[in-house]
Amino acid sequence: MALDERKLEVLRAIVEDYVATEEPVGSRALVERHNLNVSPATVRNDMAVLEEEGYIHQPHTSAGRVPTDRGYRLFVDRLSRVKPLSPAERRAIERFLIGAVDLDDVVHRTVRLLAQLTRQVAVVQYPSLTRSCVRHLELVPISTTRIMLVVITNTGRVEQRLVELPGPTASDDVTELRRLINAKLAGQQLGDTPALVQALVEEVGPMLRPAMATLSSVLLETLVERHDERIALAGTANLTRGALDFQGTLRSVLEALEEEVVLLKLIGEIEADGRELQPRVRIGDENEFVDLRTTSVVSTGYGPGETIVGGLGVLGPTRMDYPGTIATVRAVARYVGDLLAQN
Amino acid sequence: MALDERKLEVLRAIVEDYVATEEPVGSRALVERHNLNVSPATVRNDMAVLEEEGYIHQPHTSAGRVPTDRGYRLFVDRLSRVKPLSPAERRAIERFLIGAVDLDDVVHRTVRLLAQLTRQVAVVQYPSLTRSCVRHLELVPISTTRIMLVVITNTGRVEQRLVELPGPTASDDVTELRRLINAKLAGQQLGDTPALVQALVEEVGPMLRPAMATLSSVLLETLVERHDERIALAGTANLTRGALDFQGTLRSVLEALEEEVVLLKLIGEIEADGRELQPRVRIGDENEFVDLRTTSVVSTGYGPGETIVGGLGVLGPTRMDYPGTIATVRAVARYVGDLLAQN
DNA sequence: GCTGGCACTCGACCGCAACGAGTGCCAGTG
DNA sequence: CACTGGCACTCGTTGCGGTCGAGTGCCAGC
Repeated sequence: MALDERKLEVLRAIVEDYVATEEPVGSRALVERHNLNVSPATVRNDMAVLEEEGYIHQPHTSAGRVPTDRGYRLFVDRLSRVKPLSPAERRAIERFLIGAVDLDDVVHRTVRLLAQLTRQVAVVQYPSLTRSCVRHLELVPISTTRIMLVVITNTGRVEQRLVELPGPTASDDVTELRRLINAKLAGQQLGDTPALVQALVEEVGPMLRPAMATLSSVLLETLVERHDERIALAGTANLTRGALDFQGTLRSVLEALEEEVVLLKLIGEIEADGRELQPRVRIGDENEFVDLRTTSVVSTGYGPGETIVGGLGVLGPTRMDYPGTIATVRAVARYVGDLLAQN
Repeated sequence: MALDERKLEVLRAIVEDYVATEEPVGSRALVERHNLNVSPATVRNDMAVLEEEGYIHQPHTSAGRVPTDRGYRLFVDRLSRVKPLSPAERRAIERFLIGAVDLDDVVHRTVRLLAQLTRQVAVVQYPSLTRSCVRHLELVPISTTRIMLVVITNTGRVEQRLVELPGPTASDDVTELRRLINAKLAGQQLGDTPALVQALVEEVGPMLRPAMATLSSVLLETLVERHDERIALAGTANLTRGALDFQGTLRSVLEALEEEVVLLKLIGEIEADGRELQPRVRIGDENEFVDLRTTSVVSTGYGPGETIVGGLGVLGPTRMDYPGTIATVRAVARYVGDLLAQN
């Protein structure tokens, strides 16, 4: 059955009122607060249809209606108007991010900013190594058999590994290795080029083969395989707002949030086909983790210019202000991207 | 008024029962569960005295007694027996820490282990830079006016900073700077030697003065002033256990836990006079942060051998198993210290 | 100094009735 | 045919009174 214009309008009104009041909304209150130009009885009929179709639900016989996950989904996809950010919010974003000194600082400020603006739990993934480009690669001899491998990416991330070489290596040889690796890898995006890394061994004379083989495998392990993804989290206190804090729900959500793997899946699963301008919304049981089936996640990718190097987003109760949250997440992602691009 | 032996015994019994049951404990239940060899009436008299002295408290007229912060304090100081770790716990600690590959890994494993064993919120401070010794210091030229400063400490912590030099600097000069800095600082504990860092400028010819001055100030800023302390946190889900989760207490605790400064103060305030073998316990309002006045903190320092390079501990409701928690915190700190010493 | 007994307090629990928000249904109307 | 007003009904919420029982303080007696 096709939902006519007014039924959609009723659904929109229900979602908006429920998000605002946190209480099931009845037919009378609805016509009072919105100018629907029909009587409560008519609205009730529409509600009955909406309920039959699974968009709303009543907790018990004589209560108002509450949107279902499916109702929120319809609302997000077809009914929500874009809500422009207030000038105050724009200013807050700029002011917050303008003083950042290094990448750690940027990420921390961003995650706190997101938590504060949306009043929800915010998650920011550090720029993924596999999606960043190598700006410079350095080998630092520590002793004759140990060197430190330092990778600096175009996103400002610096990663280091202590490498145990198979045998003593002269400092001239280290210089040569460095030159070769830089020549091949500088400017490359590591995630796309495991072959390049493996081919490094071919570039080198027999004397340096074992050393280069070790380096190459370390590079592969730490940079190409997404081994060392990092995550920043803020605003967990916001979980105590709203109805999430009953009967152990809060507990299981907190537990889920401590699993980095879970967070990465939530935020970092960016479409392989490149940039997505619109944040992705996962509502309630659309989430793959059962512990988070009472929550919604709004996430998007960010990165300098057109590329995407990481994800960020927020998590909150399904009863959330989707238009506002989506607008905020998108705006913050853009600002962070610009910031990285300036670097 | 001096508390005689039996009154102390009554207090101990009250604390133990209350911790176990989470419910106010009455006189009859007390004599039943502990063999005090006196009647409930006698215990009641003792309770009256204990209450007058401020060690226990009754929530309402006809309820049992609950220990006050002061009561817990007396219990911890004079009444609690050392509770040896179970073999299972020892094994858990060893198994958990044995596979750690680098410092990040050690810290993460430790904090999760602590949270799991104590079933509370665990906090681990990364080895403080100011308390660690410099093992090696490296300068990596990025461009003619930018170099990267990399510091490797004896605790395995690696810290890097991008330094903008006042003018172009030749690579030979960088080598010379590196040699000088290493000669002066290797093996030194940075926190103790701000003078050494400042004196670096004196060691160098007029041509290199400006560059060295920049480096020296960066070193001072990032390493000596405890600017970049890091913290790992785990087990926040454990806060939902117990009575902490009512009426916004949980909220304010979560908020406090997001402030790194607060955590550092809690865990990192180690006595300047060196190692403290016994964990420190802060009970309820002994805490300096009002948001945490309903919680207790058990913390201690850790480090390789005799020195202390950082702090770790747990935070939970004042109603906590102090003997067990103290034993666990101490044991974990020792294991981690040993682990760092092996490095 | 300890004990048993006793009166007392007060929160927890239970059942009951009144209330009211909200619904579904139906007959009536433009 | 779609909308409306009216009405009976459902059911969770609130408030009240009464009972129960855990726990106490006090006191006389051993």
